[in-house]
Amino acid sequence: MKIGELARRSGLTAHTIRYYERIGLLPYADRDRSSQRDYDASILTWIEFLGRLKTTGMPIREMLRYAALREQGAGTEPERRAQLERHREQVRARIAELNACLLVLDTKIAGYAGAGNRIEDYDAYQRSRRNQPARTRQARAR
Amino acid sequence: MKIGELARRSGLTAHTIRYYERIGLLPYADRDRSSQRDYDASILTWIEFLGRLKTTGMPIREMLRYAALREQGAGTEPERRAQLERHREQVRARIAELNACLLVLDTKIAGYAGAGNRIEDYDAYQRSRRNQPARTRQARAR
DNA sequence: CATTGACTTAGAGCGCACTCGAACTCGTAG
DNA sequence: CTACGAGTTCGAGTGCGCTCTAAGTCAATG
Repeated sequence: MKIGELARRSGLTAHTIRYYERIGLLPYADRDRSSQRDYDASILTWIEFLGRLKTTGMPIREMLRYAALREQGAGTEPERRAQLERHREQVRARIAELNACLLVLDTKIAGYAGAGNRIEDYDAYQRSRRNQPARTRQARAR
Repeated sequence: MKIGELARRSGLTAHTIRYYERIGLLPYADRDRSSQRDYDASILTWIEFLGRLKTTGMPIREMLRYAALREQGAGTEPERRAQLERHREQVRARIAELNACLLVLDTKIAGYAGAGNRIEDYDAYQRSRRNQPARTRQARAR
């Protein structure tokens, strides 16, 4: 598969795929006789996993560490596992932090709901249930 | 209180506080007779709330919208509430997304944990070895 | 009176993660 | 043969959110 198709299938742009290869996040791809990258479908699995790491806030320099260990292959499994475990803890902490903020947000909104009832009555209120934000990326809460 | 103390108490740097004032995230502070900012303790509540918004991923331009409504004061409550409700939905979506990634991470880690379990990383490794001498840093050519 | 240290401003610089432009080469369709 | 579209490289540009520098002012202390 060529870069255009990989772009379509991975959700990255061709520019970003080349950028990732340049910095070492994606392995150097085979070129066909006219120097065009030719990808194996298996790269999609790796790109998808990189996407998870990115979604969970792992900076590129850490992904590079992981990618380098993966390239090295044999013997690096314990270190890769350790890195993922550290990252998992960070993600858990982040979720906890977000949940805490959610409570504050709820309180604040409840405060406005009371004030709104006094001043403006409630008419814009229902909109919050129907008026979902336009699709951003993937899963939706609740 | 002067900017240094506010910095200490808020966790921001004096630089950041001035920056926030410049862009309108913090109200223009009163100056004493030698042009130094003099803060009321109440600003801490606002800074703390801004911190929550930031922690939950609200971009500055949206905080500015909220801050502007707040400056306007009376009558803007329904809009402020609506904005917070939209934001709350995004935070919930983000948490859901992180939780989904957490499952993937758990699975991956479990794969590493099992003795002699190399799963799909092994295949990917074989593939990259088969390819060119994958230069992990800058790829040049020509 | 000199020094210290906290403050002031305008504006430049930085780290991150892309994102895009320019100029070029190929392979194929008409 | 020519045009087109998809690819190639190098390197510059972008948007975000700070972060820092330079040059100067000011009040209090030794």
